[in-house]
Amino acid sequence: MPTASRRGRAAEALRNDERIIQAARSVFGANPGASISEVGQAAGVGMSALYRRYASKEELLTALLDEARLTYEREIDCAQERLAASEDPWAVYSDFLAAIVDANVHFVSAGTPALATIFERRRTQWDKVTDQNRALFTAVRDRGVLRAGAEFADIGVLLQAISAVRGESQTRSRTLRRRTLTIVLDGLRAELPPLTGTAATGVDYRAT
Amino acid sequence: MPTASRRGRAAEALRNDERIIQAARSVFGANPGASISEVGQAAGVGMSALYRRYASKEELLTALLDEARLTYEREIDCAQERLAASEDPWAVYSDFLAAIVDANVHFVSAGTPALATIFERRRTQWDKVTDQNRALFTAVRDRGVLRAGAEFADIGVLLQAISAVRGESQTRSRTLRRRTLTIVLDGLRAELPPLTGTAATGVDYRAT
DNA sequence: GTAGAACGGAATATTCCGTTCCGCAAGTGA
DNA sequence: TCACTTGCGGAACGGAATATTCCGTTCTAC
Repeated sequence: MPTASRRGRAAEALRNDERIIQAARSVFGANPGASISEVGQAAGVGMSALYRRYASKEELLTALLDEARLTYEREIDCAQERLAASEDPWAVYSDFLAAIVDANVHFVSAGTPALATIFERRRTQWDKVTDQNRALFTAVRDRGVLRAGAEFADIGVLLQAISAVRGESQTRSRTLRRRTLTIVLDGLRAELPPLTGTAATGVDYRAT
Repeated sequence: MPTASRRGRAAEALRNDERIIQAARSVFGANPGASISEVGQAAGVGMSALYRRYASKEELLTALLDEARLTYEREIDCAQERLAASEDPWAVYSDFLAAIVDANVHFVSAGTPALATIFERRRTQWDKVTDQNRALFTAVRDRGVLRAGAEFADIGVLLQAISAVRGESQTRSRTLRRRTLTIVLDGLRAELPPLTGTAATGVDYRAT
C-alpha cells in the first residue's frame, strides 16, 4: 500500500512520526536539558506516542545527534565544493555557518552534560566530522579572508554563544541568531586588527 | 568593638559572610540553576551557615541580583562621566561591557526562568537601570562609532550569548568571554556595512 | 563553668522527570 | 454487527535530585 494513500490510524501514526522528531529537534535544540514531556507537548502528542517509537529518552537524543552529524557532513562537503570552484571564501564560510545555525544543529557545540554520554558513544564519528570541520576552517583561513589570530576553536565558542540566543518563537529565534551570527562573523574579518591572547583549548570543551 | 579586631567565632562568621556571597556570585553566575549545596561546597561551608544568613534560596538569589543591579548602575555612571569628559566613545563603551562581563553580572541578561520571579519583584528598579543603560548606548551611538543599524536590543542579545561561553575554570571562562566580547564588539564597528533586518523586541525578552 | 552563637552535615520533605500502564477510540476483517 | 488489533492520551509510579530542617558539637565571652 502506497504511503500517500494511508488513511485513518496509519496516517496519524505517520504524521506523528514527523511531528515528534520535529518537536524534538526544536525543543532539544533550544535546550538539550529539556524534559521528555516538553517534547510531547510541543508535538501535541501523549507520552505513549513517544515511547512507541523511542524506547528511551537517550534513544531519541541519539537519533537526533546522528541526524545532526549528517547535516554537518553534508554542509561541510557542500562548502568544500564551493571552495574548490573558487567561490568567494568569505561567502562560502558564512553561508556554511548560517546553514548550521538555521538547521538548529549548532547546539552540538553547547557542551551540555546531558549530551556528553551520547557523544562518547559515537566518538569516532564525531572526531571525523571535527576533522573535516577543522579542515574547512583552515582552507578558508588560508585564503586570507579571516582576521589574524582567529583560530578554529573560536568557531566552536561562537556557536556555543549563539546557541544561547533565544527569542519568543522558533522563527524569532532563527532571525535573532542570524543577526547575531552576522555581527559575530563580521568580527572575524581580515580588515580588523589581530586578535591577541589564546583561543579555547581541548580542556575547555570537556568542561561544564 | 571594632570589626577588624573580632576574634574567633565572630571573625569566622564575618569571613563566612564574604565567602558565601562570593561563592554564590561565582556559582550562580556560571549557572543560575545551580543547587544551593553547590554554593555551600564552593564556599567551604555547611548548610547551616548558609541558612543562618539567607532564609531561602530565593532570598540569596535576590541579594545577588540586587548587588548586580548596583554594579550595573555604578558602571553606567562611570561610563557616562567618561563620555562627558570627551573620552573616546568606543573605548568607553567597550570598557563598560568588559567590566560588566568581568563582574560576572551579564548573567542577568541570560533570561533564565529561575530568575524571572525575582526580577519581577524588583521590576521598577530594573526598569530604571534599563533606561540608564539604553541612554548610555544611545549616547555612544550618537557619537558615530557604531555600525549603522545597531540597536540597544542587540547588546542584550550579545550579552546573553556571551553568558553561554564557559571554560574549564573561572579564570579560563573570563579569558574566553573577554576574547568573545572583543570579536563581538568589533562586529559592531562603524566601518562595517549597515546591519539589515530587525533587532530583538520586548517580547523576546519575556521568552524562555 | 556555663550560656549561647555558629557550625557541619545527616535526616527529612518536596519537586521533578523518565517510564509504565490502563482504558478508550478508531480502523479492520469476518 | 462484532471481535480484534493498533495507536493513543494521560494519570500513576518510583527514584533521583535538591531545598530545608534539625541535632549534636565546638568555640567564645563573661
